[in-house]
Amino acid sequence: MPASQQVTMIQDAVQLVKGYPQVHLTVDCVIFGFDENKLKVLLIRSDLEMYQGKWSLLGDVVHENEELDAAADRVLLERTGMTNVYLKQVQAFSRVNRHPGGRVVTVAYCSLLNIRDHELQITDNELHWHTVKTLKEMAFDHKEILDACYSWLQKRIQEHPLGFNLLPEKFSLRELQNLYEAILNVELDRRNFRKKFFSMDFLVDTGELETDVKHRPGKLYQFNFDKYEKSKRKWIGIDF
Amino acid sequence: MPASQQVTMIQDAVQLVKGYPQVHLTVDCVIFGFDENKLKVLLIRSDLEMYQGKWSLLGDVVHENEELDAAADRVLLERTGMTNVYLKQVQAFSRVNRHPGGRVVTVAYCSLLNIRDHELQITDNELHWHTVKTLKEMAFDHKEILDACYSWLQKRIQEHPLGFNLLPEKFSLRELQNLYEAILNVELDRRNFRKKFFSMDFLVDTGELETDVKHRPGKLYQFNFDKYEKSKRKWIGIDF
DNA sequence: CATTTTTATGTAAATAATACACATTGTCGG
DNA sequence: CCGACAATGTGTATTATTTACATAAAAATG
Repeated sequence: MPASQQVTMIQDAVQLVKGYPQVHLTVDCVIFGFDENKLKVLLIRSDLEMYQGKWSLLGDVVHENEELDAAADRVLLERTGMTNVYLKQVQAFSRVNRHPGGRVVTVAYCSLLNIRDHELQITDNELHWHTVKTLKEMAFDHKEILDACYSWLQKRIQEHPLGFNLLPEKFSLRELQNLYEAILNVELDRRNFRKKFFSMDFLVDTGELETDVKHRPGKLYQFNFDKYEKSKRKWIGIDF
Repeated sequence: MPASQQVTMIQDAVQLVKGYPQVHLTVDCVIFGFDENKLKVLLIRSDLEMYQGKWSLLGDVVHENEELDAAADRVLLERTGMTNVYLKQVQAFSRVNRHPGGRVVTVAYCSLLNIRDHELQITDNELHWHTVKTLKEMAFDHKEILDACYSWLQKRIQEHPLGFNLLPEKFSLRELQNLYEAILNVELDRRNFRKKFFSMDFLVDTGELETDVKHRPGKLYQFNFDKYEKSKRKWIGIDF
């Protein structure tokens, strides 16, 4: 195909797209943490006077030549100074009046990080951790987004080893169980829980013990992500 | 709060949003069907000269005051004349150069419909069913989107009763098994498959038998969606 | 009416989930 | 130092689920 024809085609495409309507696009990050045996979420005060006093997810507009994943990464970096944080797209929210300033479509991302190992440096807009369970009202449709991400997390944590992102690198089985119990909002049998995780065979005994605990310390384990990746099985099982 | 102050706040919000960059937003529908024991997908010829000859998903721009779900519904209606079709948001795709005409972010929807009961009326742009398995190149990043939706379907069909949307209202167990085998790309034991579905207890024996089949006809069943909705259990089981 | 094809059902073995009990190891207070 | 306490760590019997496999019954075909 001659280059001139190709140029024409691109021009045609550009012309076509120019006629499309446009919307404002943002990302919102639901950043979960785990502390004091409770699931936490990182929020700021809304900067909109309209929502004064209300808490808001960490979000920002998507830049002109930026992918959604990159935008979410950027929000995380700008707000927490952190990089290499677990981050996954969850869902787009598009209610027409979800933003009082006009049509803004947002894509929600779910993120998990370990509160202990990542002390917050930046605390603009009263950035801090909130207990998910007791959160009521929020700015915009952010409660709805949070709920969706929480449901996503509850489902995801049962099928994938992402809960470990919320714990220190080395953790006791009690901590792990507390995490699952808090997120799934259930009580689990300690013995069966241990059996389950040991049978998966992805936990590595570090040889170390808990410290600063005022009873018999438990062993500390690490999750072997490499081994998990290698032995990821394609399980077929119909169940609903 | 006085009304005047509220107006000011909205004006502020509007002013703020006006400063945001904008993008073109579309939806793309991956419409699956099942026929001749193969998973099919509904495609059209791309209307972009650039992708001449390539197949494209059914998509359209999101209108100014339209939610994403509504846009996807509209695309489905306009292209197939059908309404009340299973439709779920899957994922947003935002590669900066995914569209040759400029920045276009798209949200993919996955849709399931029964080919037999819904003869295509509109066949603009060579709209017709393609076998998923043998599809190679497609326009834009549509192959990537299709693959994502196919993976989504494979996972979803094991956990939720959505496969029935691809079958006639009344179906034989053999048809149901063929569906699962085709989508999951596995062979399943017929006896265990039946046992599994009967033990779930959502299949209703219609008392009718298959017709137009040149061997012993099988019983026809219906899926009891109501009963399923009522007894949806919250299962807790960690497994990865 | 015998042959073929497919539906339909049952059962034993292996595996996984659940319920439950006791010994062990450290902390703490006297 | 020692006993009470609290949490860790392990084992086993029961039940439910999954897997593997074989044979009978019903309709279609010639």
